[in-house]
Amino acid sequence: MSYYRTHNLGELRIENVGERVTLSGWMENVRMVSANLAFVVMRDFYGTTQIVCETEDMIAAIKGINKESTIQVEGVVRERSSKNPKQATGDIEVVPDKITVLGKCRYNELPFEINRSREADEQQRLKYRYLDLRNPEVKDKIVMRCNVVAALRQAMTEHGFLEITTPILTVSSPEGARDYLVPARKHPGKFYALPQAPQQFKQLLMTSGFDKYFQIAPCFRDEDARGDRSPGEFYQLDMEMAFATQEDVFAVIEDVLPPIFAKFGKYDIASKPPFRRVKYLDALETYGSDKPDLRIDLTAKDVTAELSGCGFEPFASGEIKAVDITNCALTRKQIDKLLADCEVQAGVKSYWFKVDETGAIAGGVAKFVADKKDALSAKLNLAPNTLVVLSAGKKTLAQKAAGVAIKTFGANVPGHMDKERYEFCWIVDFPMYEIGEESGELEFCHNPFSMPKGGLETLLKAERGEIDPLTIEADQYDIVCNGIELSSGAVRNHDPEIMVKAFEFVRLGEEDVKAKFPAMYNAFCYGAPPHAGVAPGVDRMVMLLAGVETIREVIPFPMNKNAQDVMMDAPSAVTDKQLEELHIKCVPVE
RNA sequence: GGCCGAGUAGUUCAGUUGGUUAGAACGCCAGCCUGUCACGCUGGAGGUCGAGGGUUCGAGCCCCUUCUCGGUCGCCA
Repeated sequence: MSYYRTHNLGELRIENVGERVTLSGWMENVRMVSANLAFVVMRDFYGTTQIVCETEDMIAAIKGINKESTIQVEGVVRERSSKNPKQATGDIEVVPDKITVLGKCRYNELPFEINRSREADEQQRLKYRYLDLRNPEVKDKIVMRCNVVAALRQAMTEHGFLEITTPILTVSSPEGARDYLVPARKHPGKFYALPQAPQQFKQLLMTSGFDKYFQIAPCFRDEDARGDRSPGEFYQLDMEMAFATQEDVFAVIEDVLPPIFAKFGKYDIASKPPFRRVKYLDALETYGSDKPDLRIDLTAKDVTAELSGCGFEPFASGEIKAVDITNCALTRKQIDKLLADCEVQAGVKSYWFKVDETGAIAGGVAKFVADKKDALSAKLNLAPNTLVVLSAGKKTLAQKAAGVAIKTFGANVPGHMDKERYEFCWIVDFPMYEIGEESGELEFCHNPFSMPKGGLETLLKAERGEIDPLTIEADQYDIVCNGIELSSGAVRNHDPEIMVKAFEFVRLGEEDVKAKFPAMYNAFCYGAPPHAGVAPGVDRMVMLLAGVETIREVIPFPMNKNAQDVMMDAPSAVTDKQLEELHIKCVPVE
């Protein structure tokens, strides 16, 4: 028994009636019913318990205490004369004879009301995060995160993976996102970097002989925020397996994730293995996105051949994609509103027409396409009451606009989205190379660590001109759930010879590989196992499980959009002495 | 960095065509109330309308500048 309490505030039941108890917690609310009757609600991590004050002494004691102070109450458990079925402890109340303030709340007005903090201004919530977290609805998300992380650890451990921590202070990586840099006091002019991911370390662990590695790994990237991307730092379930193929990685993830999603998620249903696999280029063509939401039954179809000559100017060049949405009862105004939303997200305009009750094409661009109905009906479902959203232009833009339309209309037209479930899919067979937008030359499509399909032989064929380098695929994959990219992963390129050859296609040589990834290159020269891995984002998984819109809801102490911790006031200025020790000189910004 | 939206009481918001003393709810304070549980009732306090400039007889409202926050795009191998 603790000095502070005999019971927590969620556990007293009718069986405890008559017991003398000591309780500690926050004073959540006081209801003064009369001059000599007051109800006090106490709250702690476990729940709430009602205290009833019936004597002048006790009422006087309670009146002098601000809400949200922590108090200790000694008294006797009594059955309530009017029970509250909404409260776990609602059958009983505690009649106190001693009330002690443990931690005084000095303010009688708070920045927001604890139980309604989720309605408050987010900046205020972040500044007073310790008050926000007192709200059970807010706290529960963090509790769930803890439970999910524990379940992931347990599942990975049961699959034979070892959790190994890797350095936080490491070396700046030449590619990828912007690094967070840390000045090295003992090495003037040099910097550590916080890892963007433990990528190289986990591959070095494989080379060291550790067979299965995982880590709930903190990752740091100095890039701007999004709704599903917290700035600065985030966590990944990082894993890597030796002597493994893509199939071995998929098998582990398909075994580990669905039970955890079904158990902890807002929805009970999660994809059963094997997850659907969609080739990267097919995903772009069919779903207009490399992270499709498979809960939506809409797809894009190419209607370039049917409509390019219809006389509508925006359709005259490029490709035309159509999304047919059956049983659409949206009004013209609603359609315009959703298309406006699409335009903002896709960056290009979309067009529409409708098949009315009689089967005639009407509305939007109807006058240009009406006489193409027969041709279109070979590709599209043109049943009465079908809305068709069209996008046109450069292939990638038309695809993207179709993808945005699928997600927007799928979510807003009843009957096209089975929302209450978790739909996983693997996006596979990424191209190894692409033509860079800026350079106009061949570049790595994703990352240079992936093994090209077919290995050295494929690269040699491309070198001899027998195949186009752009057709080379990598053993690289993404895992997507409900339209959110959880992670990418790959079979790694563990062979220095293939690495050098792969780099030659982007006009780099052995010296460049050595310069960019010296440790890994050297290590691989001492005999490396084929290996593969993946790293699903923990924050995004918890976000999906909690069913919340912003990632900040599932991070204990999140930063705001501008990468500031407004509670701790980070980042902050430092003293001249600190700077001097670090050999840093600040110059005023213009 | 671009675009969009927001900023009014401690908090969440309303505020009409530019017109008297800027309102409501919750919270806070005081009083009343013997079974509340979002307790109720009565009363009260509480405002640099984000900041600066402009137009006007008159600006919360219109114009310009700027700051902050959010969303989105760029970015995120």
